[in-house]
This record gives sequence, structure tokens and C-alpha cells, in this order.
Amino acid sequence: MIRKRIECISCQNESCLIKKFCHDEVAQKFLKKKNTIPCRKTQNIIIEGAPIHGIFFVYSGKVKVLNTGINGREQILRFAKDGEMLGQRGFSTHQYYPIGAVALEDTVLCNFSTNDMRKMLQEIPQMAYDFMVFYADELNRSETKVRKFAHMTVREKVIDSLLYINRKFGQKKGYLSIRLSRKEIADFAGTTEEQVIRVISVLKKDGLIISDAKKLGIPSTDILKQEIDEHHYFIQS
Amino acid sequence: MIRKRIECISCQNESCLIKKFCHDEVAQKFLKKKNTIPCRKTQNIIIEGAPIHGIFFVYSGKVKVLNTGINGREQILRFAKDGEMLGQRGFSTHQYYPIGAVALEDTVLCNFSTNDMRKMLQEIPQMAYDFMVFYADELNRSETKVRKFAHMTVREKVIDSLLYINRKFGQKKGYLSIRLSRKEIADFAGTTEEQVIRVISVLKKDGLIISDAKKLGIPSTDILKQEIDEHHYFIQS
DNA sequence: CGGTGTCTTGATTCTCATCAATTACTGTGG
DNA sequence: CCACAGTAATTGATGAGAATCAAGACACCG
Repeated sequence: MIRKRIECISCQNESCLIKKFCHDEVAQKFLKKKNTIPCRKTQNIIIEGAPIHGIFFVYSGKVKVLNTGINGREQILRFAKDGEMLGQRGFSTHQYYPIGAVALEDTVLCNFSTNDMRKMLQEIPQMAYDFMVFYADELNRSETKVRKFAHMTVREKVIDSLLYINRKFGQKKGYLSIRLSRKEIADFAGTTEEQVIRVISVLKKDGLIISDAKKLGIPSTDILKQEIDEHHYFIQS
Repeated sequence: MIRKRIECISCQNESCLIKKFCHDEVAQKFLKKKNTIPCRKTQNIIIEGAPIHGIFFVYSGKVKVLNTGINGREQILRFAKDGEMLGQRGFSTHQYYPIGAVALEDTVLCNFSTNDMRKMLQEIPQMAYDFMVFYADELNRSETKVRKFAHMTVREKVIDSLLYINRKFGQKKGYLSIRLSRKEIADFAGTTEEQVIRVISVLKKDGLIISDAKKLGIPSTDILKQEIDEHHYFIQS
């Protein structure tokens, strides 16, 4: 576990919205003030409903972003990996985090206070613009998801979720490089554990996905993609 | 129908993200170039999948924002009224509008080309920041909706939709000041026309909503709100 | 080698979408 | 002003899909 401070200069996450400005003079005073926070698997990074205390960037590791209904059911909204942002809502009028975030494996985070982040965005116009584009894309993605939840069958939702996980985290040696429980897939797909299991069973029987121990693999995404697209010609995001 | 050009200076929509900068010097050259577009009820403002040709602001009127699956089913993503924005995705990497927009009544729009809008945002940092906050809020709203679609019953979704419509457009003389068909409510709530009718019937019987001719009214939102909150303590948006 | 948690499968129940048929409403032209 | 057509709203019946419930298999860990 990395405990030492991470400097943006030496960071390899080219997609990070901050990294891009690591040579910017104005940015320097803020970059100096950021914190490096290591956290262990299953640890809560952001607690839903807690007062907002800044914005996070994933330096390394994997995270799930979720929120909970009072019935105890949790909805996973998205996953985040290296270079991605968490707790982005400090800017809107909210006082409390509307979402929670949990580390799926050992993770290292960079943290900026909401105040510093605000100032940095106001002082570096290009950064505000970049953030705006980022949010616009996220909004797109989220609205696509609304549509999916409204009209897809469980089978389609599960397939769609598996494809998303595959796109996001990729495969290593033929298997998805992230291990999620059936429950987590269900919470992401918007269904129940049992349904996910049933769909996965059928997909395995049909040879559309493979499994070894607890790992899942997708030999070819083509047929699966095709099935989704046939009924919903979505602009993927 | 207003045909003459609308000037931001004389516009009354205080919530408009552009109006706020109508005295800004840098903004002037862009404001001069905007177009005023009147359109009639049921007219298509944005056609889903068409090449992006700018961003719109509602000067007056009411609009629905939607997208369609190949099965013909449409999902209404949100409604927009005076001062609100349409086709906001010109900034992200998309080439085509991922959504469509249709006028629900006679509507007057202001239009900026994507290029002008981009330049304006780059040249006026505070505007980029405001837009960023706007998107962040929209994202929040959308993610709340994902959660709702995942876990609410049809009855809850319909009630939630009616409350949203009421919040957004308000009531006049005890009735909602917008008239939507059952089908439109269904497309927004993520269910079918028949289900909406059934739920509304029951709600009328229980005196929770009233109707006169085609108009719907909500005498008191308290009980309805309570029903939603009991099962899902959402941060409303 | 218990024990705990995840995974799996089957059976049951229930909600909701669909289909079909009827009624109410709106606008138009004669 | 009324007849008519076309659209929207309504109601009931049915079936499919999905959530829930229950029980057992499996793996992992002390």
C-alpha cells in the first residue's frame, strides 16, 4: 500500500482531469495542497449523506459508486478506476454527499477540498470547461441508463452490465480483470441476485460467457452486443 | 406567435444561464449572433440523431425532451420551460443529438451555434463554471431517476412523476398548468398508458388528486410525498 | 472439520405489460 | 347545431416476466 504523497507530475493517469494541468503555473498552489489517501478493500471512501468535504480522484484501484434506499437495497450507479473522479457534486448546491463510494480493492485517492477545487476551477478557465464537458458526458451516460432501466428485460440488463464492466475494466488472460459478486452485478443492473445468476447460467450454457472459479470471461462481445442493439439502438456511452 | 428577435437585455427569465451575462462586454458579440426561433405545438425542435447544430434556450413555452428505442417506445427524459436549456450536448464529443425535443405548446427559442457557444464558454470563465454546476445538478437529477426506475413500483413512479410535473410547472386555479396525455405521463414515468390510467383512477377515488375535464389537480402534495418518502428517502431533485 | 458467506436451483406469488373492447371527448364539415 | 370521424381515455381479462421465498451446494477460512 502506497503511503507516501503522490505528485501529479509523476502520475501516469493521462485521462485525469487534473493531471492535464500539472504544468500549469496557476494550478501549482492547489496541487501542493492536495492529500493522498490510501484505503483498503471494502472501505468506505464516501459515506452517503455525510457533509461534503472535497472531491476525490482515483490514483490507483477500483471503486463502486452507489446509493441506498431505506429498504436496504443499494443501487450501484457506476464504477470508477484510475484517473476517474468521485464526489463530483461538491459544486452544486448540495451540502451532503448524495452518493456513497466503496473501494472494491486497495485504492489510493487524491483529495482536494471543495474550496480549493472551486477556486482552481474559477482561476483556470480551461479546467472549468473540461469539467463541464466531463459532466455533460456523464449526464449522457446516465440518461442512457434511465432509458435502459425503463425498457430492457432482465436478461438485457445483465448483458448490458457485463459489457459495461468489460469495457471499463477490460480482461486479463481471457477473464474480467475485476471480480464482482452476483449481488453487485445485480445492484448495478437493477435486478436481483437470483436473476443475475439465472441469466449468467444460461449465457454460460450457450457459450457466450465462460467462467473459471469465480472469474467471468467474455470470449467475444459481438453476439452479446448484437442482442442489445437489436432491440435498442442506443448510442453507447 | 412572436416573430421578432428577442434581446437578452429585455428577457425576464432570470434563471437563464445566458441572461445572467447580458451586460457582460465579452458576451455581446455572441448575443448579437443568436437566433430567435418560434415553433408551434407538437413541432420537433430537435430531431434525435440529427447532426448537432447548436444549443437552445426556451424563451417561452414548454418542451419535452425524449429519446426513442427502436421498438417505437419513447422515453421522456425531462420537461423544460422558460429559461431552460435544450440540446446541451454539443460540447461533448457527440456529433449527433442523442435526444429529441418536441414543443408541448407554442414555444419561442433562442439558438446559439455550437461554435459560438464553445467560444463564449472559453472566453467567459464564469459562464463555463455556471454551466458546469448546471450539468452537475442535472447529473444528480438523472442519477436519482435511475434509482427510482430501478426500485419503485408503478404506483410510486406515477405519483413521483405527477409531483415532478407539479413542482416544475405549478398549478393554476387548483389544476396543473400543463396538460399532458396519459401516454406522455407514462413515457415519463417509465410505464404504460394503461397503468397510468389505473393509478390515476385510484388516486382520484381516494381524493388524492382531482380532475375536471382533462385537467388534473393536486389539492395537497403532502400525503403523496409521504408515500414516496416512506419507502425511499430520496434527496429530491 | 464445523461454520459462514456466496452461489445456485426450483417453486410460488405477484406485479405489470399486453391485448381487446368500450366509452368519452374534440374538432371538422355539412 | 348536429353527425361524423378520429383520437384519447378507460376498463377488464390474460399471460409473461420478474421478485420473492425456500432449500441446498459449494468454496473458503479459521
